[in-house]
Amino acid sequence: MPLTAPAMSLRERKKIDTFRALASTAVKLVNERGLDNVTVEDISAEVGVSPRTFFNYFACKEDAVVIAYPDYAQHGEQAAETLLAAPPELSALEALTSALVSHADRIQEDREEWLHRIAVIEANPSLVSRLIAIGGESELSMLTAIGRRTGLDPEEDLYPGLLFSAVCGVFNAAVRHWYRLDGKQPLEELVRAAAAALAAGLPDPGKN
Amino acid sequence: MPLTAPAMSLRERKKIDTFRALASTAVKLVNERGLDNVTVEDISAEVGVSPRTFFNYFACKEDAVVIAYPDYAQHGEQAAETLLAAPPELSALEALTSALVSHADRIQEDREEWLHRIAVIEANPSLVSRLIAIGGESELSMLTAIGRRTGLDPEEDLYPGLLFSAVCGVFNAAVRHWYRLDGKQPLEELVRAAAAALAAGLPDPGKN
DNA sequence: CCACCATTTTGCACATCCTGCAATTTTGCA
DNA sequence: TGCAAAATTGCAGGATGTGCAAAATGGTGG
Repeated sequence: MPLTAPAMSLRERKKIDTFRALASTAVKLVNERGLDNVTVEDISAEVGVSPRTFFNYFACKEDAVVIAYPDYAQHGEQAAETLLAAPPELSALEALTSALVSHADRIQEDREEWLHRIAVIEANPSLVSRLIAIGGESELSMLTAIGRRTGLDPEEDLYPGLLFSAVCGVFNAAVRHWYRLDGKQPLEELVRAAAAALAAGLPDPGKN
Repeated sequence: MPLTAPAMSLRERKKIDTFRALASTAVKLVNERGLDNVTVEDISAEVGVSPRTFFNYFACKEDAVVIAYPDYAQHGEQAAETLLAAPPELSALEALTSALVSHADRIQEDREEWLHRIAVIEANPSLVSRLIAIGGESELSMLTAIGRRTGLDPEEDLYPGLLFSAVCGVFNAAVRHWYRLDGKQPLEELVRAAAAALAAGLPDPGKN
């Protein structure tokens, strides 16, 4: 368990364990039977907690499949910090790209689990929505950060939202392609390639 | 009712009317009370149909807010056709942009309703997910069309998915910005501007 | 080891969501 | 009018999700 820091009370460790157990069990069961044939009761029973406890950790069944770690809520702010910490000579797109790359690294670290998770998501499209919703929660901090770097007000100017949406889309495409390649090509490479194509204005590859 | 063609049986017209009534009532009520304080029963009662009938039209409450027209399912294929029909000298990005613009026109036609709908969606972020999911249903036909234009297999090559995701994100950003401007600037202009920025590689505006 | 407080888990009640099925009503057409 | 297709409806029932209060458990100090 690379996530459980040593200086942690038993209580907190148990909480994290329960979270991870619920999340991975959800992925496992949904992978075996399909989303509709798995109930919250099934997942809870497999982990050994009451269904009520499940809802103390996740707002809905889908979240258990989609949310990998208990600290997911902070990911947005972490990415925003990464963005602001990038060398000032980089353009906003370049800085954002570097933030994406470190995000990719974290996914790569839990390669197996993520490949599994993406498989389940691809097989159950309704989960995509949930995933987007989660990502959307980090939107505010990201837009603020982009606004700071570019000196533009995200409320007033089209550019920050434009950049963010485009980059999210590109990252998403890279991850899905990574999955289609069974994770054999490093996600970082794919993300870099995708970002490079974006920076080049998505030129028609046939016109080369 | 601009959508009800004259050569249509009473049956079909009533179906469309019911659909539109449910959709617009859903938007209205959710706008007034918030998503959580509106039940399917409320919406059905206001329209004058049974709750069971509601579910004959929509898979879930959210869909009634998000899906504007009964033929939404065909939009993906229509867009794909538009894409293939675009002049062959255009790049894939340019062709896709022109498809987006005609999509923008359709939204512009029902300006009021859409502004209302977007307001509700912005106020209830969980709806965004649903919206994305709907858009995702058109993904396959779009990817196929992009693959045809570029001569690339969407399964094998990163580019088609990349282009599609980026363009969707950009369109999304343009629509939201349109909403923030109260629809005062033509959506078409915003979409064109956004697509132009994308084609230019999203250069940092500060570096001008 | 015990006692005490904070946190977590749990059971229970309850509203809502959503589906399948069979009965009923409505529409289209001859 | 009368028949066939299609739409609406009620009902039964499983599943989701929330609030609340009781019970179990971890942390801490005596």
